[in-house]
Amino acid sequence: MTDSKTLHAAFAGHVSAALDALEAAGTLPGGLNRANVAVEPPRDPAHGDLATNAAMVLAKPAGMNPRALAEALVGELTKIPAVTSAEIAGPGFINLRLSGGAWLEELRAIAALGEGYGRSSMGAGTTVNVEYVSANPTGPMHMGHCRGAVVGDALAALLEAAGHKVIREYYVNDAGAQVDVLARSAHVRYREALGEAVGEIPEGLYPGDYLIPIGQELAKEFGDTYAKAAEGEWLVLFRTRAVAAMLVMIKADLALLGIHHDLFSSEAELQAAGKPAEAEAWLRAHDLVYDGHLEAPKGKMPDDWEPVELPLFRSTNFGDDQDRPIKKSDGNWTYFGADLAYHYQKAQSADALVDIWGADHAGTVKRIKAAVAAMTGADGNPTPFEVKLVQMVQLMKGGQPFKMSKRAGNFVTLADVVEMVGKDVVRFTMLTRKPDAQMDFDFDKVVEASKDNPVFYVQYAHARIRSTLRKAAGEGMAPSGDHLDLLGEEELALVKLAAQFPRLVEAAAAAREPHRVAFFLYDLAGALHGYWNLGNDKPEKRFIVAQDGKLTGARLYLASQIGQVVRNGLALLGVEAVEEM
RNA sequence: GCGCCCGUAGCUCAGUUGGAUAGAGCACGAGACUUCUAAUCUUGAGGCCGGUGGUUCGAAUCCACCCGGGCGCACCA
Repeated sequence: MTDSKTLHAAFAGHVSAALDALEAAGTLPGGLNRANVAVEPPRDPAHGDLATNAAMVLAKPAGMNPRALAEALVGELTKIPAVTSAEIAGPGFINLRLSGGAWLEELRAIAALGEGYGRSSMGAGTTVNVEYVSANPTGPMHMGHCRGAVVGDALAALLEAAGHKVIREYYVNDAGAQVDVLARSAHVRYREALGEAVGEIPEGLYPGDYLIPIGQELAKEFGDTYAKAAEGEWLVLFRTRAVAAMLVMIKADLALLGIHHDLFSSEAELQAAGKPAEAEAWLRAHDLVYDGHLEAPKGKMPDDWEPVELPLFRSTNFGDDQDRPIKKSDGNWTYFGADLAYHYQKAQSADALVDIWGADHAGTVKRIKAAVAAMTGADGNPTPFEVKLVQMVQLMKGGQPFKMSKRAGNFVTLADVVEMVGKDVVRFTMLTRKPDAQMDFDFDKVVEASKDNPVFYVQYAHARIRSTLRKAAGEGMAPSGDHLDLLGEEELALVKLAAQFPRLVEAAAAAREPHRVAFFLYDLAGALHGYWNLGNDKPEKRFIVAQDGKLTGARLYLASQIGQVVRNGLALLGVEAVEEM
């Protein structure tokens, strides 16, 4: 076995090599699809250390009896030095037991790889563009944005760890009607700053206090030049200033969560550069856009609805329910019209695209997937594109649903929540749940019960390890890999769990499911706490055994590597690995 | 009416992409602090995996239909 190769990677290779050998010997037909062959720990540890389903998966296409194939495979697998036994179980599982030494080597691999343990070359350096947050630049971040922000950020880190290049992108919707509303709202605050009694903020404008400083800055810069001027004289100027100010605010909010994007793309700039028009021309040339009549709405029917002719994209060709307009009747681009050009642009600099959206936009997934498939697939090789929906977060206060509205100004800002409970709690809470299920976020509960929060459980495991290492150092003892053979079954159980980390990272990245990392860390922390408490009753089970320097050195080595894995996992989630609590 | 998501212990949720006897936390019962940090651990009880069919060696997982909850269904964003 090579020195710093992880056990997980090594055994995937071993099984593959064993199958090669069977093919070479003519036992197994060549060219079988091995994609479903798995090598993983069995759910019940009593079955062994590793199990493979290879015989069951391949038996049918090979036209063989699973049992017979398993026998042949066992013959190959027992040749591997680290394997102490290989047994056929159930319908054709092969259960492998590994020597303790093989697992102890994994500890050395962790030590050798350090922060790199868990990183993988699976992505082969291909570039993935992850677009997330993309909140409208009309106010501060609120809790409704939070889940997508955290999930997107963790996913970006995960993909990077799995060997992809990652572009973290934020699409700034600075071209629609909502930013005109923002500009008008800023104008009211501007007049207010000049001393005018503006009273209540008019219906339909953003009433939030966060625009007051914008008004003051505008007043300072422009005096009363635009106080009485017609809207046409100041709208673009105020819009530009207000959007810029909102982005500063949003970036600051995101920074509180430790989120930093690589790229902010402006919808207005995209339009100014003529990208949607280029896209339309191309689509028309390929008969994917035509002038046609929009179908009547399927849900509640507005009173003033009337059929109009608009340029429509043939999204029904790609599975959508109806064709979608790319321009409005006033000649402006629809959101979709700009968005398809935007996605085409993203696809130029990435091998794959991932969008993180809120579930309230689920209705538009089909059309944008259709657009990407159409525009990037002309050569028969469409850019892989996934939209990951994060379901709604129901905000609760005192057990009651809490409605937010930016219009009404009664939203809960992300900054407030982070200040209340901390970045790590917010991030971990959002990540200990698969994103496609709805969740409640109850402030009272999160604040008052924060000690029960799983994030502290994981952080505590790390803090315990670090404090033990500090104490040992104070007594002149250090981790040592010289006598790892002194470690017993209880220690090996810990190693076996930690050794799952590399394949977990790959699986989570492939599935785009960062929450798996959070649950793994919770399990690992539980195992560490359980092991630790053995030492409550039996001092000889503690990490530090004063009379036995060799054993202590080995256990400290174990502790140190477990700590490394916890740290690496927390880093993926953007949660701090604390030194003490 | 249509589309997407969800339904697993009393509650909040996992379940390694179809694997072996379905698991955690909270709450409830019983225990462990003179400690390397008890923000911890050990242990008990708790299940029609929403329902019914189907696919196969094998289903909580895939398919169909139903039931229940959420989101969406304008040229908004």
